[in-house]
Amino acid sequence: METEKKTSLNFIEQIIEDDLSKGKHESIQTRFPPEPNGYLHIGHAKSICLNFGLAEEYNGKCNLRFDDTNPEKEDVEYVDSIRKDVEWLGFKWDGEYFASDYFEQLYTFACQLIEKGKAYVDDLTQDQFNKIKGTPTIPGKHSLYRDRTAAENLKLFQDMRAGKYANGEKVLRAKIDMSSPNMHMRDPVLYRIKHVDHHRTGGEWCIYPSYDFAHGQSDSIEQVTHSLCTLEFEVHRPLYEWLIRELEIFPTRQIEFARLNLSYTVVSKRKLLELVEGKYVSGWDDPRMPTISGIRRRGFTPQSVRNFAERIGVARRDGIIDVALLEHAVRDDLNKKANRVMGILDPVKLIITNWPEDKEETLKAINNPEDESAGTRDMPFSREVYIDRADFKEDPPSPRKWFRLGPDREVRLKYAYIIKCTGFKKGDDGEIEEIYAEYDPLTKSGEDTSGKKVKGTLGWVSAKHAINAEIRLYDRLFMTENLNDIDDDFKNYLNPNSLNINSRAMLEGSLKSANVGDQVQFERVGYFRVDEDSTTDHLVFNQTITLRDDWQKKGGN
RNA sequence: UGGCCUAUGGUGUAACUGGCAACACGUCUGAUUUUGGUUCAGAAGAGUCUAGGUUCGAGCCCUAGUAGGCCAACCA
Repeated sequence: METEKKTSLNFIEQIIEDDLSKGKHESIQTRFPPEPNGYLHIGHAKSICLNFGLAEEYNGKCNLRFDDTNPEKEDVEYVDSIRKDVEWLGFKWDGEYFASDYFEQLYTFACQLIEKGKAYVDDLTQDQFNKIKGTPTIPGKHSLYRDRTAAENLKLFQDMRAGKYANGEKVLRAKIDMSSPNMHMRDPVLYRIKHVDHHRTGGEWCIYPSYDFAHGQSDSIEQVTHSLCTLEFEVHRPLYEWLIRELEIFPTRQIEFARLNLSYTVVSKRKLLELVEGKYVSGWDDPRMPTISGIRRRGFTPQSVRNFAERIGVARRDGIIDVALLEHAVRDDLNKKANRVMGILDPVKLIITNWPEDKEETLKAINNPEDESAGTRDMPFSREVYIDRADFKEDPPSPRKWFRLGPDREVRLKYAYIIKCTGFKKGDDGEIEEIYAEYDPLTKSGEDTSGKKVKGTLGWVSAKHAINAEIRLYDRLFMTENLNDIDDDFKNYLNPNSLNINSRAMLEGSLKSANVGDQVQFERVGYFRVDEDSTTDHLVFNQTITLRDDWQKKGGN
């Protein structure tokens, strides 16, 4: 699919090809710059695919850079998970850096700005500054500390670094334009005092650069040619460029694109954190979460996420992508890769009355009709099997609409025989307890000489050989399509039925040896992945996604 | 209200920079099928936010509206 010829370029590719053809750059350098303060989600996956994908496409390089300038919120736990997630997606970064690697260099940059008279130490408290800052429509006023001399500023800044001041007592500001309609140009903070240990630099620093003074400069230091970020940073671009100009450093170009929004879910670190902390989900990797760790555990494949990212494209307009697109991407990938097995979610016993008590037969089953190299396996067949309760109806609709079993109806047990229902037993509660049928010896799969044709084919497992397992069925986490449109608490829209635990499922015995991470298709049901909660005698499967079901869609059932 | 950005079928992205709007998902038909899956064949669905303008000709250019988004953390 990498070899697929592209017919059109997205706006970023157009910029890149233009830069390359005009000789502005010989090759490109991008970067993925997460802040290690949370787990990555599907929105980050879009950015990862973009940055790494572009680098691959144009034979450039892509760094992984942790934007760790706020020690209060950041932690190594997140650094590790981020590395793991990027690797899982299948990307290799060229350089691994931390903004904190550049603290000394950044400090020097700040001093240069001070010497040029382009930055000053401000003693105003946050409140005081907020009062004179103005609003987008009202110009701000100058701080009374704005005109300190370079020498004075330099001394003060050194003292800030030396720890002579308390948190919030002073900041370093760029001296730009307090009347700019762009609030980010009204003398933005470059450095603030935080007497906090940093997860990498420890107690070395008590002043930390702000995003605006760290991100762009880090890009520049790494000679990033195209710095891709989301739309909300658009208003930062004038400042980004102002700093490059004043510092006379490598001119990285910032390009903004629309962040990913997905229907029926939230894609915001803050909200996801809320779900985790409020125990609405079991953790960052709850299979219902749109985090990379969540969808990984759920059973989405790296390839499916990358295909998805490719499909949705990249542009500058805000929108919301239908999860159906993501779901299609997984089905498409798993259809090719996942072995088929029999799994009966809601088992009911079917007794083949004309099959001898002790007789067992071994049948050949195809592992994956989409991939011949997946081979075949043996399936034991015996007198008693489980079929799904939904595959039998006491009083079924016309055979044109109902292909499955019912009194006197015939169906094929896949890979086995055609059977005819001869009766059933009902419990006091009205539940079907057993179904009786007779098999036709002439209809054995592969050597059918009966000439019979049946429309329905059922999955089954030999009762004697089947194993029980826990199946976790998932539905969308939220009931509302667009969570950005609501004005009350997003948690009010949580789907109370997003998790459904099934502990009665019976699976074919071959699954006994399944390992955590294995992915299979339960025929006619969906794709499932062995969860890490599994133990040797208790398998747990996560439903990744159901199979498409036209029949149910048309009102079947 | 000030600035910036965006506006194409239900959703997302295209349209070689002005030449009769394409692709994917979704939806609907039908065929095949020992998964009501897959695959295959086909259909419906927008005339490109509105109003002007430039032009032989505009989704692409200009102007003005309208709608939506973003910006007033010592967060990123």
